Parts: sequence; C-alpha cells; structure tokens
Amino acid sequence: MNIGTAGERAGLPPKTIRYYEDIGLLVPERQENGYRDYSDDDVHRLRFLQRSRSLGFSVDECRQLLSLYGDKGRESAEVKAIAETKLAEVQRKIEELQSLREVLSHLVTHCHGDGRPDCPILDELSGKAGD
Amino acid sequence: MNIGTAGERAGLPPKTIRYYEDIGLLVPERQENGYRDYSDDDVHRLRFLQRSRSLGFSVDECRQLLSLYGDKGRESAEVKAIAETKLAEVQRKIEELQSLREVLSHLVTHCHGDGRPDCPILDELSGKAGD
DNA sequence: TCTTGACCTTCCAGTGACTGGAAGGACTAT
DNA sequence: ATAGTCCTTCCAGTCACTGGAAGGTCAAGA
Repeated sequence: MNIGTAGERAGLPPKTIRYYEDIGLLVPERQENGYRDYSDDDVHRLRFLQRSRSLGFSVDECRQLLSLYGDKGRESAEVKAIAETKLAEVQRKIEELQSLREVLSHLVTHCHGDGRPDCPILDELSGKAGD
Repeated sequence: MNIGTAGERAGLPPKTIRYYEDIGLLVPERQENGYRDYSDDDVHRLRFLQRSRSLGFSVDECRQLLSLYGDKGRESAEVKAIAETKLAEVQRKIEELQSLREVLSHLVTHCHGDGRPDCPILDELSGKAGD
C-alpha cells in the first residue's frame, strides 16, 4: 500500500509518516519502483502512533509504547507507569492554564477597552499594579 | 548595567535576552568595551516581556504589546483584543487537556499494572477496544 | 501514443523560542 | 601574574513536524 493510502487510513499526512521513518519509528518495506510499501499491520502501528501522539505522548514515549506493544512478554506495569506519568503532567498543565486563565480574565474584565490610552492590562504587565 | 545583572532583575537568562536582541525585541546600548548596556527602563521592558511570555503570549504578541506599551497614543481596545484572543485560546487548551485527562485516567484505572502481559492501555491505543 | 495530473521520491530549509557549547576577550580579586 | 567569572560572537541542536523544489512513476483519457 502506498504512503498516501496508509496515511488516509491512519489519519496522518505522508510527510509525517516519512518523518517517522527518518527517526526510525516505523520503517516500511519498499516496492520495486522504490515506493514505500505499507502493510495492514504497518497501518495499525501508524494509527497507534496517531492516537498516542494525540493523547500527548512524546515521540520518544510513543517509541517505548510501540516497542511494548510489539513485545509479547512485556509487563503491563511498564505501560501503566508511562500513562500515569503522562496523566500527572496533563493535570499539572491544566492547573497552570487555569491560573493563567484567572489572570487573563481579570485583566480583560478590568480593561474598559475604549479609546482611552490608559490600560490596566499594560499596567499589570509592566508591574505597576503592585506585582 | 551588564546583561547578567539585567537578567537577574528581569528574571530572564542572558541567553534569552541576547535572543530577544537578535529578533529585534529589545536592542540595548553598548558600553565602550562592547558589552551590552541595559538601562533601568530596559530592565522594565525585559520584565514586561518575561511576564507576558509566562502568561502565554507568543513572542510576536509580546512585540505588539510592547509597542502598544511604548505608544502613548494607543487605544486600550487593541490591548484588550489581544488579551481576549489569548484568553479564548487558553480556555480551548484547558478543555482539550481535560478530555485528554479523561481518556488517560480511564486507561490508567483499567490497567491492572502487574506482570500480566495483557494491557488495556495498549489495546485501546491499538484500536482494539471498539474505537 | 501522447499528455495531463496525481502521486511518489529525495533533499534542504524553516518553524518557535530558546539552549548548549566552543573560542576568545574583559574584568576583578588575590 | 593568575585564576575565575563575566562578557562577546557564532554555530548547532532541540521537538515534531511542515513547506517547497526538482524530478521519477503511474493511471486515465483524447
């Protein structure tokens, strides 16, 4: 199967799939004409990668997950540990963004937003407003 | 004032400050020996940049904010618009991460995480579990 | 058969916002 | 004089792609 078709089935652009090959994530067979040849199994792995990436796993984490996926003798504890770490990271990011949201929404509601040049947002950013 | 001192006062590493100069965000005077010379006003701007960046504004947005900050005749509406756009982005990111958290925490709680090789996380990632 | 257009190939460069490191000059303290 | 810390520039690397150029391959239609 050509890269375009594989990409469609896996939900990934060909560019990305070639990149994954470059970094050794998934190296397909080649057809006689030099085109990459993806098997159904490859497409499965690509979809696996697509899902993992969209869940926020780094490419390196995906590499681990993929090798665990292919390893019949693996222990699910390893996989769980990776997922738990990621979950904690996501939680931390959510909290950071929430406090960021508080500050921004405070700024926005206190700015009259008309033609007057004085602006509480810039005042706050510049540190005028009592840090 | 040397770059190290300016960096300490503004909460930014010298490398970053030099980078900001490279991209034309803040170009300081030079001392006779060739060292960069930061005024108190420069430090103020650097702190402004540090705050804005940590609030999630892109460098380009910071550039806009900084020029509005220096523009006595600006309208606060412009500033408010930038902040509102950013607020909406932050909100969207929070929502994305929350749904990501749901999936991950579902995965984690359903994985027994022991020596057994079968693992619901990998099953889910591979698409076995009914997509 | 020719041609068009879509697909494929490789390679190189750019993104954003830094960060690391090398090589060398300047300054301070002892 | 010397050691150590700061400063300079320049180049390269990060992460995960993405864009584009130049050229090869293939399938369909006139």
